[in-house]
This record gives sequence, structure tokens and C-alpha cells, in this order.
Amino acid sequence: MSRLPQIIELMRLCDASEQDKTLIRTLPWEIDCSTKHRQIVGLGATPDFAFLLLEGWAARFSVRRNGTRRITGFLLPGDLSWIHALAAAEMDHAIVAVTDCVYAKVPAYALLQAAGSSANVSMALLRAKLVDEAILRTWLRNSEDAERSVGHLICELHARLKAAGLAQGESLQVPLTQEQIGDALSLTSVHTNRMIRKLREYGFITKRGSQIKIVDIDALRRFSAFNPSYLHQTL
Amino acid sequence: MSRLPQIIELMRLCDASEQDKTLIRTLPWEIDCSTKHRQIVGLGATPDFAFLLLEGWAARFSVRRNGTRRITGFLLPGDLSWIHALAAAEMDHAIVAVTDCVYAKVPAYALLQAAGSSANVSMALLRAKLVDEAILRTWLRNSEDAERSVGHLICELHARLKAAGLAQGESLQVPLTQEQIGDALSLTSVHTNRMIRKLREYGFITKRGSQIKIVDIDALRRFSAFNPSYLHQTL
DNA sequence: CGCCCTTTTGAAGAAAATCAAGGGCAGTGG
DNA sequence: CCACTGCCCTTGATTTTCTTCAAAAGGGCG
Repeated sequence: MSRLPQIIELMRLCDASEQDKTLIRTLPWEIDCSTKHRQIVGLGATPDFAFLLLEGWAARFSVRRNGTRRITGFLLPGDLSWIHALAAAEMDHAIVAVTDCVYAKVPAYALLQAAGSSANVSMALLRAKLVDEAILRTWLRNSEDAERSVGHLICELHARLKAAGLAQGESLQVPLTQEQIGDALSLTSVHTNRMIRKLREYGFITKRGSQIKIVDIDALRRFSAFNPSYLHQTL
Repeated sequence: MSRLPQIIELMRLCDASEQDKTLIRTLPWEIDCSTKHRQIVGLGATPDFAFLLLEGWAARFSVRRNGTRRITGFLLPGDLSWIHALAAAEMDHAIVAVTDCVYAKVPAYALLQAAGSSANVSMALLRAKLVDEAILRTWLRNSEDAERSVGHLICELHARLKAAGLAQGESLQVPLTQEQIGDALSLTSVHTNRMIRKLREYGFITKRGSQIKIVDIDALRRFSAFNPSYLHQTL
């Protein structure tokens, strides 16, 4: 399983010199996996490893006191979660497998050392964090209108999957239930369903099972006020 | 104006050695100020300096296409904004002065260099970022109920002001209009007003002008599901 | 086939937005 | 010193959006 070096997110984000690439390639790691719905990193845990998702989807997940859930972010293949590990801090949320997942665990000390010895590597981590933060801000900003929120999420997932080489053209595989989409947007599953139907009625998307096809991406992006620049994709 | 070294956020966040302290103290900086409502860092700008707020309040600010605003974070005295500068990235939002402000601009290259030469300094930046992110996540999670959201924001501001030595006991000065609070919580000013009234009626707070007194902080925190641990305050 | 999970639809109710109009207060200028 | 002005807060009435409750209809898999 020598896939890690090929897909590691870091390389997408820095002008890695050969030296940096070697540094990343020689990071120690350990492959692990999780079945659907299992918690990968628990609330309150202090992980001693950075977490690189290789296959499957995961979500950052909180439970409110009243029992409702809130998803505060999706992790797609290639995404890295490292800040709690490097800062030796307790998780303020959990990471849960949305589908069966395969992931690599990179020891925090090793990543810290790599970052300390290469400005490019720490810059790459920084840029990844910038994007994480921009996504969170965008989720906050989006709470404008339910149909646009759903549209925006589809645009975000499409752009991120495409950058990771996981979307064919304007089609994407979204292994989320409408309840999970609702948990991410603070909508009920019933209302989420109606908003998705509206997007279909408007002619923005078609859908077969979990396969979504964006019919007119420019129109959907305009409708949802989606501007991909905040994702800082260097494609 | 040699206040910078005393209040710099970094020192609160790392076990700074004498060497680190010297490193921080000798950072170059430039004092600047802004009047109320003026934009300090614009959308789309690529700031070449980190921004340390010394006096006054500022807000991270986006405008939706329909003209409504969204505040995605408040900057209080002692808060540092650096990631866009260090990553040389365009701002995906603006920073606006809520009140008249005094702030220090620390050149990005100097901060980058300091972080590169001290693991403690970069760890401090990391921990500050962890808190920023946790606050964003918490704002997302809070969209549960308007009265609790207002209560939670009051608790957050109180905890942060207290940590910065800017709150006397359970009283705090909040120089925000109800419209701005609404912009931060995605509520209209009318509804924000009603929710604040409810908090008063419930006996959680009293208010005279912009001075808020929390009558029973444990009760308000319980009501609003506020748990200060995500702020990682080391007090 | 039958079961469970998810999607879909309907109807009623709650939460928040919108529209509209006063009222308080601080600052300004006559 | 008082009227005027602008900004913000406050309250009421109405409408929209979203939730809640309920039930039926796929759809994949043992």
C-alpha cells in the first residue's frame, strides 16, 4: 500500500522541491480503516496522529444538547486533519465515517518535524488550514436560503471532488443521506428533500440514486452564489 | 507605544522561553488605527502583514449577493489575524472596524521567520488557529434556537473579554448594535431584539446601554449550552 | 419475499422574517 | 437652552420559511 505518497494532499498545495517530496514520502504512516458510521476520532480525544483520508467519506460531527446533530465539515479522499494532533489539543468535535473508509495515520511528532524542517511543508499545511477555514466561513455565510444552501453544498462537493480527481465531468457520487445533508445545513431531512426537488424542478441537477449530475454548472453556481476561489484550488 | 510586547496574544498561548519572548518582543511592527465602520482589510486583498488588534473591536465581514451581511467572527483586543498574510492568500472576507480601533501591523516575513526559528512560536500560532476554528464550528453548531444563540454569543464574548482582562466580574461592554449581533447570528435586528428581551425576562442578564451584566452566569451557560473549553483558555 | 432504511408527499404548527410605526438618546446647531 | 436630526431600540401585525407529525412509497439486501 504505497498510495500515500501519490495522493497526499500536501503535494497539491506546495511547490515541493525534490527534497520536500522526499521528506513527505518518507513520513512514517500506518494504514487503518473504519466501517460506515463508526467514530474515527472521538470528541474529547487528543489524537497523536494526523489523519489522511484515502478512500471513503468522513464528517466532522457534533451533537447538540437537544439531541440534534450538526455536521460541520466533510472530509473527502485526500483531505488531511492535523491541527488537533499538532497542537496536542482535545477534539471539540468527533470525526465519523460516513461510508466505509481507508485512512493513513501519520504520527504527530513526524509531521511536526517535517514542518519544522521545511518551510514549504509548513506552508502547505497553512494553506490547507486556510481552505478549511474558508469553507467554515462559507457555510456560515450560506445560511441565507435553504435551496441556495443545498445548491452551494453540491457545488462545493463537486469542486472538491473534481480537484481530487474523483468527479467525472459534471457528475458526482454523493454518498450522503438527505438527513446528513440536512445535518450539514441545519435543515430537516424533509425540508432538504423539498429543496433538492426544487433544484431538480429548476433544471439545475438530475439525480439517480446517489449519483448527481449538474446539468448547467454555471447556472447552478450563479444561483447558489458559489465562487470556487475560496477553495484555493491550483488547477 | 511599547504596549505590543505586553499584550501580544502569542505569549498567552505558548510556554515562551526567554529566548522566545525576546523573539516576539523584537518583532518589527507598525501602529495604525481606523475609525468606526472603516474597512481595515478588504475582500480580495492580499495583506502582507499580520494584524494584532490593540484597542477596539473589529469583525470579519461578508456581504451576500442579496445585500444582507454576515459577520463570521469578532476580533477583540489581543486577537491576531495572520493566516492570509503568512499564506500569501487573498482575503475571502473583509475585516471591518466595529468601533474606533488601534492595531499593530507585523510584517508577514518577520512573523514567518519567527515561526520558522522557534517551535514554540509556531505552536502558539497553531493554537490560536485551533481556537479560531473551534469558534467557527461553534457558531455553526449554535444555529439551534435564536434565544440560545444570543445567549451563547454573550457567553463567548464574556469569556474572551475576561481572558483578555477586559471584563469586570460578570459585566461586559459590548459595543455592537443589535443589527450587528443579528448579522453574526443570521437573525434580523427585530428578532435579535426580542431574543435579548427574553434573556432579560428569564433573568439571565440585565443591560444598561451597551453594558451587559450577566446575573447568573452558570444558569446562562447551561441555558445556552456554553462550555468554555473550546476556547482553550489557560486561566 | 419481507425487512429496514431512505425518500417522498401531505397537512398543521412554530419560528423567524418582513413591514410598519413610534420612542429614546446623543450630538449638532441655531 | 431648546429644537432638530440621525441612529438605534422597541413593539405590533402579518407573511414566509421551515419544522413537526404522519404516513405511504421505493429500493437494496438478507
